[in-house]
Amino acid sequence: MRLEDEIKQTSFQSEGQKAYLNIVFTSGWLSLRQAAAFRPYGVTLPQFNVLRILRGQHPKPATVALLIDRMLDKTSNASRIVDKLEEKKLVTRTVCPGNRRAVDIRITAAGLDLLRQIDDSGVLVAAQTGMNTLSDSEFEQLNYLLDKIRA
Amino acid sequence: MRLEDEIKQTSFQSEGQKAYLNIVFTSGWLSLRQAAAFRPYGVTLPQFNVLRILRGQHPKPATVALLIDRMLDKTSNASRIVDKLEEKKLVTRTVCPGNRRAVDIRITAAGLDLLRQIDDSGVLVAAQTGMNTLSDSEFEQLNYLLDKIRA
DNA sequence: GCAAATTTAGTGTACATACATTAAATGTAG
DNA sequence: CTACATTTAATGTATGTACACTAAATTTGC
Repeated sequence: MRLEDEIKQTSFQSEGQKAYLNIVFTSGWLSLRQAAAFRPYGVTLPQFNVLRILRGQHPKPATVALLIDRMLDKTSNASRIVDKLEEKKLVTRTVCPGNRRAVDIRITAAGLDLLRQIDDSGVLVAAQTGMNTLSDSEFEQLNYLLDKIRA
Repeated sequence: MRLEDEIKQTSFQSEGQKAYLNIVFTSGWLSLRQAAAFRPYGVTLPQFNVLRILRGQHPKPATVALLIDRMLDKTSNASRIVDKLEEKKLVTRTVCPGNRRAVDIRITAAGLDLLRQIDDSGVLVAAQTGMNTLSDSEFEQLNYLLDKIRA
């Protein structure tokens, strides 16, 4: 759907201004769909993303610093997302023996199980409705343009 | 900067998956810069956006429903954003005489003044660093692709 | 070996987001 | 005209985001 119709604005200062609004709006649009997909599984999108990073490390532990490094949203509070996952017994936290400032975070069997369930459900694929409307070369073009904005 | 380097991930399931991450990441990247620009003026980005909508209506009032309709983030809580603006005396709220369920929201002289200051400062232009790295035709292409995702 | 700097995680506070619920005013059907 | 439905805004609660600050462990320079 055209941005103009989504936000009922008919004129923009420039194509760049319109593109800015379009990026932010589309990001929100996609995130809403993703979040809705995870809700039945009792985890939020940031929580899911942290779990995925931990699965990628498994069976090695991750530190908070590593999570931040890998996360999309660098300024989000990784500690508090790990808090929620720990409450749900999806991860464990232990002081790192080699460096007692750091904390070893590991995904539990229950965490791995939950991710497997989500993978099997096809929920992720469905959540990415919209991410199959472009051809591969269009996606490449989109990635090129977005990278260029952040040059 | 390439997404791969930003989030230290070297492989992606598909170009579509990578594009999804790229949209969300770029949106956050842009929003951070915008928010930093407004901070000296004591308003947040959502507050600024509401003020702009109110200026567009001025001297007619807007209702909460109208704000939601025009806002990028439809699910955000317009009432509470208006709360903050009212505390800062940048807007007024009065019960709509014609429909006592609705509330007339108007930007104050102080609100208009603040927007003028922000306009004059060039902060907005500076905040859109990155939104001048593409040509107009590239921006058009980007808008086309984003609209197509939400088809 | 010790003092100062740095690294690492966690906490506090303000704001925003997501979604369910409430409550009042208005509209509508009989 | 009354009962029920709808509209409109606000509120409650949980979560996340942004950024400053704290506190502990470690590293570095002398």
